[in-house]
Amino acid sequence: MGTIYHQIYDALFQAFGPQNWWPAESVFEIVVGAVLTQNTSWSNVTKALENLRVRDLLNFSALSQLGPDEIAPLIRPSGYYNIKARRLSNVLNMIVEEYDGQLDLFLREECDLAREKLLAVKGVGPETADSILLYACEQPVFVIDAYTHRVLHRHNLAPEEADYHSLQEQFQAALEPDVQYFNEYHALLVKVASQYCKKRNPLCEQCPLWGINL
DNA sequence: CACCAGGCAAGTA
DNA sequence: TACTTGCATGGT
Repeated sequence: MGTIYHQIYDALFQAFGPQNWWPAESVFEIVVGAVLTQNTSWSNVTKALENLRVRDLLNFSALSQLGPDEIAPLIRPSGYYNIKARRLSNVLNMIVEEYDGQLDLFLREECDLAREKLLAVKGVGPETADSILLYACEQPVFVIDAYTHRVLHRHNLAPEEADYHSLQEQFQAALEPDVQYFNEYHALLVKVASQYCKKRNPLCEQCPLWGINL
């Protein structure tokens, strides 16, 4: 199918190649990273993840033993550390309560139900939930973020005021559900936008998407 | 120095 | 319902 969404993917993949997301050594690390990266650059998140890793806390059994007050100082470099410690705790508690503390059970949960459980956690919104569903649970869910919205708007494929669900439906209606494809697509959008579609210093004419639908 | 980053929830009117 | 504000560190 040669929709403009495939065309964008092809242009990005040709320009940047595989992005190898999610950058993590374990599924648990993906879940933690998904919360820590909320409105935060990934370079800051890696520092926080490293703090946990060197203390052997980057696994469910260890981290779920800690309370927010103990987690907070460890994740300081990721910013918003008090609220993120609480949010992380909320996610771990949900898995304790709903899945007997077994991450594997949650990972195998039916997609729509898993999404509901995630969204019911205070501190987990649609992007965090969908990032976990795609990159940890390996469900074919298209992740929308601020970058994605900016790129679509830049190419006249979405209005400024479009909401999360409408943008997600746009992709999912145009593309076959495919975990690896959605994985790469989201990563490529982050790559191109963070490099060429910044708020302050956009480099539109050097962007590999330059000219598409303009 | 100001501005931004792979959001989300709570407060206000 | 529709806006606005708080959360916070680290890089440019």
